[in-house]
This record gives sequence, structure tokens and C-alpha cells, in this order.
Amino acid sequence: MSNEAEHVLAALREQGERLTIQRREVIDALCRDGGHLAIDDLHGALEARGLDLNEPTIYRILQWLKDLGFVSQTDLGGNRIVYQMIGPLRHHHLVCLNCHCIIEMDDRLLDDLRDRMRREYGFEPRIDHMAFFGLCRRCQSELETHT
Amino acid sequence: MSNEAEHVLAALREQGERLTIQRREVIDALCRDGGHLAIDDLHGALEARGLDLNEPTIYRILQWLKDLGFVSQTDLGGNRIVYQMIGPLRHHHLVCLNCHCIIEMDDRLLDDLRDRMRREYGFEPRIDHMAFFGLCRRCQSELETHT
DNA sequence: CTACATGCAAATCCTTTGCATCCAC
DNA sequence: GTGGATGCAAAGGATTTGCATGTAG
Repeated sequence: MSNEAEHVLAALREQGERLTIQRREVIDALCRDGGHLAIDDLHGALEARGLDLNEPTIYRILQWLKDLGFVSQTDLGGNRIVYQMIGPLRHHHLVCLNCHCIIEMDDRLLDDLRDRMRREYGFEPRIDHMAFFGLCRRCQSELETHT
Repeated sequence: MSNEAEHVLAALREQGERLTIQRREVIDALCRDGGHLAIDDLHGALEARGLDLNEPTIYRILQWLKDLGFVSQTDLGGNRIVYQMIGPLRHHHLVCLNCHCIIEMDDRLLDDLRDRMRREYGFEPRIDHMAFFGLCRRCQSELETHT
């Protein structure tokens, strides 16, 4: 089990949360993958380890992790919803509207925006994991030539 | 009918799109409102004008407008999905995770982010209408005192 | 006239809920 | 032992699809 998973489990135990096999495995799968998982991916990843969680339980565990701030949920568009551990190194996604490829974006690009939200709106942002839409480099030139 | 609606209709006609009563009314309702409408709101707004569109048609028209780039779809969290005309004056939403209030945010706060996406990732963003989550001023102080 | 949009009904998909059983603490 | 989590089945809600009918161009 990864360092990150151990860390999360310790934090949960400390908060008095109940740690079942199912919860441990979900957390482990999310940490192991590192990236973002859809419900089906998660279900598959667990099945591959011999654990056949039913969907209601998966939803309940993810809701629980979201409420406690350990997991983020992101809508990548086109009914693609993914879940991801909120680790120390955040990143966000640039989703191409044309080829649907996904580019990882450094979290620091949002620092300026966060500052301005605080200063100009008194709003304390919790931008854990966002998806921004647009055109990737390749599709820009492709679509250009067709115009 | 508003100026904006006329403008959109003219653009669609020019593109050879077929303009039915239903399509005109949906566009008019979206322009009239100015803000963002959920499916139900839209359904209600149309009903109030004596037009009883069924849901499949509403979905189809919205999909059509989204594909053509006239309408944006935003997930405000908690299963609240809203639609809005993409006009010249864009704005975005700051959604409070605690009280669920919604603050309008000026589009210009994103200019710096757009620049950096272009420069650092070669990505051409289409940030039409976003929802950012966090805590509003009121809820920040409320939650502070309870800690 | 003809291609395409709509209306209706039904299907589909994702997610939630109720309740009995099970298990972590 | 007990409160809370899980498993199962079923309900719920939003969105999509198939096909006959209607209508814009």
C-alpha cells in the first residue's frame, strides 16, 4: 500500500472514522492510480483485486471521502465524472473540445485567480480539481486549415 | 423580443439552420432571462408563455445551441445544471459550499489564466461560463467562530 | 415536396434509498 | 454488544431514443 494511502487512513482513524475493508480498498485504488477514476474504472480496479463492491457502496464511500475533503469530483463534460484524491500536488485538466484529449495543468496557474477572488469578492476558493475546456494545440491548427 | 435574441436568430438563419417556433421561444427565453436557467426553469418559462414543450425537445434544442456555440452548460454542483446564452458580457459563478449562495464573478479575472494556458500549454481556452466552489464571506466567519 | 424537427412513449443510464444483515470498534 | 457500514433489490430522476406526425424552407 502506498505512502499516501497509509497517510489518509491514519488521518481518518484519528478522526474516529470507521475503516472497513471496502473503504480501505477504495482509498488504496484511488491512491494507486494517482490520476482520476470514473465510477466504472474504480469498480473495475476493485474487481481486479478480487473485491466485488456493489455500486451503492462505492457511491457512499466516495460521498464520505468528498464530505471529509479527501477526494474531489470533477465533471469532464460529456457525462464523464471522475474522482481523485486531493493530494499535496494538485493539478487540473485542460480538456480538448475536439479530440477530447486531456492535458494536465499545474495548480500554480490558479494562484492569481485565487488571490483576486479573495480580494475582490471576499470569497475563499476551494479549487481542488477543475476541468477547463478549449482546443489543444494540435486541434487548433487542424481546425484552422479547414477554415 | 430582445436585441440579443434577434441577433442570435439572424446568425442562425445565416448559417442555414431551421428556425421553428420552439427554437425561437427557447432562444427568446434564454435571452430574456439573461441569467442561467435549469431545464425546469426553462420549461416553466415556456409554459408561462403558453408553449408546452416536452422535455426531449428542450434537450434537443439545448444540445443544438451548445453544439453551435451559442449556449453554455454549467454544473453548479448538487445536480444543479444550468444553461445560459454566451453573450458578449460573460460572467462566472462563485458557489458557496456551505450556504449554496451564488456570487457573480467578472470574466476579466480569468484573463491572466487564459494567457498562461496559451503561453505555457499551447491551449486555446473556451471558458464561457464556469462555476468555482468555496466559501462566501458570511460562511467563512460563521465557520471560523465554530472552530 | 422533402428533409428535418417535434411529440409521445418507452427505454436507458446513473444515482439514491430502504431494510435486513454484518462487522469494526 | 452496538452503532454504523454493507449488500441487495427496488425506486427515483434525468436524459436519450424510436418512430409516427407535423412543418419550415
